[in-house]
Amino acid sequence: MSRINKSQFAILGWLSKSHMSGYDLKQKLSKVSPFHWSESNAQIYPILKKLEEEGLVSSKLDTDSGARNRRIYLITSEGLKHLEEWLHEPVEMTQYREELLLKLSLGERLDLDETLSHIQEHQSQLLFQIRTLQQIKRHIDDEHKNKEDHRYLLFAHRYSEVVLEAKLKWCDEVLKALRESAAAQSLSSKVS
Amino acid sequence: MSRINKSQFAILGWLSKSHMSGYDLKQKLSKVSPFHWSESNAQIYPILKKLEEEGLVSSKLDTDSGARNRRIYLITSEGLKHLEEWLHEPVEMTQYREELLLKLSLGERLDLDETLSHIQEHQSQLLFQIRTLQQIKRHIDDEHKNKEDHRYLLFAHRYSEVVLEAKLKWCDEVLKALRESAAAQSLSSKVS
DNA sequence: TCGCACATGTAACGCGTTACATGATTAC
DNA sequence: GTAATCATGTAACGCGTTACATGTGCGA
Repeated sequence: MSRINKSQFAILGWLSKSHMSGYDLKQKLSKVSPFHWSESNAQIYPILKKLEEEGLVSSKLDTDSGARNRRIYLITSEGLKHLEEWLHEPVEMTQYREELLLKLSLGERLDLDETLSHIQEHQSQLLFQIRTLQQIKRHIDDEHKNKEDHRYLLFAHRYSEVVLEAKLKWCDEVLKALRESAAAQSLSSKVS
Repeated sequence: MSRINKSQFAILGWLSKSHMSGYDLKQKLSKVSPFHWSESNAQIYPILKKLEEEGLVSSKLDTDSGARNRRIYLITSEGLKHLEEWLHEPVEMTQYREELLLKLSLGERLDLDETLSHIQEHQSQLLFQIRTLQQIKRHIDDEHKNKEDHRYLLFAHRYSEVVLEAKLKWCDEVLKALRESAAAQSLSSKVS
């Protein structure tokens, strides 16, 4: 199971909620789950093609919205079945690779200032993400209110929120500890 | 920068602390950072080979410890320079792919029971990780006390801890909400 | 007419995993 | 003797990113 492509399920999943184009899928993912699931064009278009070959989705050229070359995808009953089989499977735990922690673990090879600025930069990024999270919340409420998936999208959103808050708490903790030791060091160097 | 291999820095990083074998590197990573950075044999051995070709590490067969075919790697001054250049670079933010959230966002296509059990299973995994984290703490204290990197390894450890705690908090929150709605549903079905 | 958003793709590449393969040493 | 741990690797494969490529429609 671990070697099967999960991007396809992100795609089938959204198509199970509503028919849309490759472009729409990209937009949707970046508006709803940029921090826990996004896809590039180089993934989306070939996967849609493959899914259609396998009969899991079908497509038609969009005639309504101008003469743009827009292809709308629909999930088939086969596709729905495929999606649901995967939904029943146990969830695999994510393997993380945290570059920040890799660098931090080598803190003894960096000036305290540089370590501090790595963490500060990380903190700013997290604060930016918190703000983005508010936009995501707004999007979910605007576009999914009264839909069956509303509460589930909010649960996923909440996940990112609690994790981000925890990481920010950690930044505060570590920055405080490092600054205190910096202060102690500069104090002792003045005395000596 | 984003296309350069970061596994090499995990390897160079540990070699900057102490000379060791490929096997040792694997052990070290799995004992110290299984949740934020680990490598497979299929990564470690070819990378060590490449690093040696580039003159960033050197190696010698270990003659001391029995007749085992054990190759010990040392970082060179070139390697140290390479490592430090990377340490100065800004930290890149991790892109996550959380399968749990992908499935949860499709909660409308699952029975409540199944959604609950996915989250419960996740919760058990997290609790298991919390216990592993205690072993990691012990390892860090045992093996790195009085070393320069002790505090930095503890910072990294603390990161995993606060994040895990946050995720567990989220599990509680979501399980509670889902169970309440399940109870309300079964109540109303009894009434009707 | 200029720039932006819309819209769809492909080529190249390397990273990382899975599975496989081999053999020595130690402890029971 | 046999199982576990120590120890080092390779082959195959596909996933995901980066960069590139192309063209349309619309509003300022």
